[in-house]
Amino acid sequence: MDSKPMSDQQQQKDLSAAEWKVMKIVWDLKKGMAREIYTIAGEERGWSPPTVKTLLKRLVDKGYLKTTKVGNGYVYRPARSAISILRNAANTLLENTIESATAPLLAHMVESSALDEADLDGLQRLIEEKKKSLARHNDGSAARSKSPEE
Amino acid sequence: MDSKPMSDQQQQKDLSAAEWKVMKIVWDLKKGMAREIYTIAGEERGWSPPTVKTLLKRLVDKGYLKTTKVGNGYVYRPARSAISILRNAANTLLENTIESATAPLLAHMVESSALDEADLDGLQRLIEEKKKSLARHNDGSAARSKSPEE
DNA sequence: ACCAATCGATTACATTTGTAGTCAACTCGA
DNA sequence: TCGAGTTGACTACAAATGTAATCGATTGGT
Repeated sequence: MDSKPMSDQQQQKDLSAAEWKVMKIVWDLKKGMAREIYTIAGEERGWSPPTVKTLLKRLVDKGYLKTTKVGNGYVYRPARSAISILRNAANTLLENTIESATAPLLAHMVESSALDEADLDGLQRLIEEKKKSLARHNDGSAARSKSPEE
Repeated sequence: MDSKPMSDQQQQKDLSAAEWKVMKIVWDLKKGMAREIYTIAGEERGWSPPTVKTLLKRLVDKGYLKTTKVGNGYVYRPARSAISILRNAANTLLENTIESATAPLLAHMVESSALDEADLDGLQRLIEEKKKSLARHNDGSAARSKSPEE
């Protein structure tokens, strides 16, 4: 009925806490039928099948899951990549972060994440890049703030 | 009777989106009277004073703000540090992150944050630490990369 | 001492979220 | 073919959330 020109571009309704859990299951599975999903959700969180079905429905409505008819039901699969959704959530978190807490926050996250050597190398390279870019923008003038290493 | 055994340990009710915005204002201000807070909130988000007052009330109830009576009203101030609350939010985010997205997520956050050289140095040191610890736990097998500190 | 301004408390109310029951339709195995 | 089981749609309903009005108490200024 309501053909809202509301573009499903990317910033639609946010996920609720419960919806995140279901999304995570689907992201992990890549795709799955209702049964698999609510079985896992039931084990992990004690949700009844009807509860999970409701959440699946809402996720489809919100555009986070897309479906393909198969037999009597659907195969559910993510409409958008986990990383793209996570980036949004991360941006929100950063928006809510006061300046002085940004670095400690990132430190905490790096610390408490399970990262392998390749991941860590990647981050190092990224940080090295940032430093270079900082230094570049920072040329000529007073580039001293707190490292009296001279 | 006495104090609740499960009180403000750390994991009380979560902040809602609107509540975060108010908290951020208070964290930035350090402390403030209702007027200051709802003036800023009004400018930033178009909220009416009554709306902000409701949010302040809820934040006090949830234990995120504490008050001190002053004149006709209160001075509001954070009951807990921004970083501690942010850490919780970050943990939730990480819990909702599928393994394979963790590194890209952190990369995105580092990339899009405004960090100064000292911050970047700190992160570098932290990552260096993690790598060392990884290598240590990683003995026996194919643990060769570059610094065999043994 | 009095009043206008302001504060916090209380109340309001629509929407979203968490959690689940019911049921008609469909499908698959025997 | 037929019936048991499964599926999604629809319904339900309390709690949380977003957003705000009303109002009695208090206060600071004059």
